[in-house]
Amino acid sequence: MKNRLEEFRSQRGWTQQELADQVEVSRQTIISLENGRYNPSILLAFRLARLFQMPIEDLFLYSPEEENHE
Amino acid sequence: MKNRLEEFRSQRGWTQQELADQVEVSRQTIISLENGRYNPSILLAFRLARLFQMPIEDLFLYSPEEENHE
DNA sequence: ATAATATGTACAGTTTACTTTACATGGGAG
DNA sequence: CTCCCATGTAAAGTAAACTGTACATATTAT
Repeated sequence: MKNRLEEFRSQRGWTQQELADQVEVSRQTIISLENGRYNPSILLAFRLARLFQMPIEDLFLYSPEEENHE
Repeated sequence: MKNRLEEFRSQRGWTQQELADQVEVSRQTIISLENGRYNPSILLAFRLARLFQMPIEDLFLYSPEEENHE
């Protein structure tokens, strides 16, 4: 799933470590999210959306077509 | 995390199995979500929100106070 | 040059979401 | 009463999210 994490983080002048600290995950987790290695848990998604003050849907861009796992 | 799954499901007259089929998970998963055994993945949350035609935030009720894992 | 900072990769380990199967219970409908 | 259906629990297994550590590289500052 695509996301706009890096965009909003650097918009605010934050490092990956600073973002990680604010939502209480490791720096590795932020890197993996930004680089699309995996999707956040819903709890982390809520924390990030809250931090950036926007709905989850604005931060994480869901598209059903990406979900073809037959 | 609290959610309103059962409420919206029975509002529509659906069984757990019918809901499970529509979002392509097992019935066990729906039971576990409804009974608060665990939280959905963000992908499943998106699928459910889409099905019920509402934002994730309306279906799954996040409260930071529940998250005290020090 | 070298020291510090920011980003990235790799890998092994833990936790949790989700599956499958099997079985229990309670409420209608015949 | 018995059959069916919806809901629930339990347990073992897999997949994916997340952690910690260690190392590489590029940029900037001293």
